[in-house]
Amino acid sequence: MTTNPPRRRATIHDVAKRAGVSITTVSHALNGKGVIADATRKRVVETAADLGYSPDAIARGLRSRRLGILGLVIRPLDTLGSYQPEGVDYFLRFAGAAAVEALDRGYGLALMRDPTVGNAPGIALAADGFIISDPVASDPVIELLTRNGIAVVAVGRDIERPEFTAWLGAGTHTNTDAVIQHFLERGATRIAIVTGEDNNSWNADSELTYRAWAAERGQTPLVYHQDEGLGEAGGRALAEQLLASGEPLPDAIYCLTGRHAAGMQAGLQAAGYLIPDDIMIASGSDSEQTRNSAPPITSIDLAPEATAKAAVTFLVELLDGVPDADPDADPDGDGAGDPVPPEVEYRIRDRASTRSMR
Amino acid sequence: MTTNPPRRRATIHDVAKRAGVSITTVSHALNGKGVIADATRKRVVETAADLGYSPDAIARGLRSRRLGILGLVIRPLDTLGSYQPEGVDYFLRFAGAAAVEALDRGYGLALMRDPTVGNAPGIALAADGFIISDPVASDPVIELLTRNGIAVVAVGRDIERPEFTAWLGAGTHTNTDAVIQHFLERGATRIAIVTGEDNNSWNADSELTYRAWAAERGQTPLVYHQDEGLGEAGGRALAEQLLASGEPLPDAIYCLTGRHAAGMQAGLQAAGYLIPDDIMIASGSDSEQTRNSAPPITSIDLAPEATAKAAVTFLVELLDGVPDADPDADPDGDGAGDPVPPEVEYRIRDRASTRSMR
DNA sequence: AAAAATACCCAAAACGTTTTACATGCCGGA
DNA sequence: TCCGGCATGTAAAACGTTTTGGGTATTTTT
Repeated sequence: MTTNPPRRRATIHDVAKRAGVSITTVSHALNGKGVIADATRKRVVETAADLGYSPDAIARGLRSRRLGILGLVIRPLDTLGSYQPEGVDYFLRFAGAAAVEALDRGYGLALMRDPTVGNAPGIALAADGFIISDPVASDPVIELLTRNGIAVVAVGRDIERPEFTAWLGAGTHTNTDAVIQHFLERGATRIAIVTGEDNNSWNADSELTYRAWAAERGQTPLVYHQDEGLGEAGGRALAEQLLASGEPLPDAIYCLTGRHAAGMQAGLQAAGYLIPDDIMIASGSDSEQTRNSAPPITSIDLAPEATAKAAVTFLVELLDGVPDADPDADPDGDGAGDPVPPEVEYRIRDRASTRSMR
Repeated sequence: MTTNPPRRRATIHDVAKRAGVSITTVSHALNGKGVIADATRKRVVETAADLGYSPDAIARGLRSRRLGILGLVIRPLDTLGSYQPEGVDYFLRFAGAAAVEALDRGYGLALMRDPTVGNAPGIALAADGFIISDPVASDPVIELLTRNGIAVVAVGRDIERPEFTAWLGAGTHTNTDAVIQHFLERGATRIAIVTGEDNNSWNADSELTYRAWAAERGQTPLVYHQDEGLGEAGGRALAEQLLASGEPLPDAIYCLTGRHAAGMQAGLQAAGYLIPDDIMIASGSDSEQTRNSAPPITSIDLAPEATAKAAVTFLVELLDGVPDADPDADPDGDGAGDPVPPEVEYRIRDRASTRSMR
């Protein structure tokens, strides 16, 4: 075989026997719980070290009902059905950063697929809490988890579950306004938006904000949708559709996904249009495609690292309680301060696909 | 509070009571184990469904000694100490793909930091098996895990632990030869190599292969090292160092990391050299930097997705046994076929940083 | 010197499963 | 009528912890 001789792990019993005490004493000594003579504690600790003992996380989890694992479900990947490298930039960075932050807080982070489909790997319900990125409307995952009493924090709201408030925003409203403002400052008069088709708050709220602006301004809203999974090809297809429609073209297009934006830009350029002179392009999500298109595409930096960090922080506070909560202020008397979703700063990356302000 | 009323999960006892049978019968009925009257089984299954019962993964894990979680430790990130997006392309893609593959095989995948430092989040030793990417020499993580009887699969070998054979290669030897060959075919006469400083097999074996070639060819080896963490700046610094040395410049440089390659190229260009005309550049790891430099840099596509998939497959076979193993061929009589590391195909991405063959 | 307090330690229960080994009732065969 | 066998079901142990509720010396107080 390839593996080394699998030696049995030392248990608390082994330590107890070797140190000549009861397992209770070992547990207490190691966890600093009971009241124990210093000499005994020292002896136990040393024996434990000798034996290389570390408490079994599973057994401990069974007693304490916490495993030390955070689950992460990225909904768009469920619908996309693939972790193709192109375009999922954001999610991979999000997952990596979430893992690191979880680790720093003493949790492991397990990436999981939609636990409601197929035979959920039971382990799903064993995680201490979940982060769910971009839930869809009335998300069944949130349903399943809350029904089982598992803490959930969402990134992006569940647009049909207003009572679920444990979410932190991706700044969708602000970001959309910022992009529109950006276009307007640069002389745009006819702004269009391209959202994806997933039924999540990023798509919905972006469109909502856009429509609100259009209504206020009295402009006919120009809203297009495209399957996220189609990527750049989808953006290009949309460009052709736009050109073929005979309608007057927009002079600024806001594509939520970076791949749509890159495809749209390429499609328009192929038809002889100049970016940004004829038409400006911006993306709602910075990605390799927006950074490396020609010209590079102005994008919202969704700050996946900061968002992940905030989400983990929020969830851990939900689980462990807010560390420095004011003990006097505890309105619901549940002994735990109510954590409030951290805010994340987003920035617009000003690139050549929108006119310079000079 | 933000969470829903945390309802207690139904246990096997609840099901047993409701169905009027013992918990043994419930367990058997649900797992298809014992011999039970069809009517009883049906009744049990139905009540279980009614109650929304699903066995607790932790309790089950305690009995069966398997949790359904695979651990992933990416060593270079431990030493790098950061999940910064730049340059870790490969690892994020690796982690994402590994997670998906694990999920497909009924496991969750938990990303973890070096479990030997600090107070390892006990959960580390609770994972069923581990994938460890790019172990360092005599890697303490492999040591810790095997000592505790936990299955480990490495990507890249432990260069000072020949008895550890459960690793799959990143094709380092072949890849290095391929790049050298690529350079030679394009007229290079003076080839240099730049490795990183981590003490892993990627660095070591690349250098070894290169030196072997140089020795055979009778060329003085031109070997440089640079801290991986320095990224593009490190590559640029090395370029300046090369220029300042007064030695005749190489006409082809193989940088293992994409960031070093990009920095090296930029540094040489800044000094007025033309790529590829004066000097050719290639990278041992395709990344955003190599794809998007000007000119784009010829690179080995390390196929992180395929490698991750192979690693997970290998590990799962180690844990569960090879599904379709020939029962007659079982030399060690341990009832489990010995899985053999899957092979992964790597390709060289031929780009403008090396001369065209026209 | 007896009672009360203190310091230290431990047995056993509990967490929710799976599995082993045995109990019960019924049938057919002798 | 008795017995072996079969079909069905169950009690209890085990997994490795943490925690509860004492228990036993030893010391202090009266």
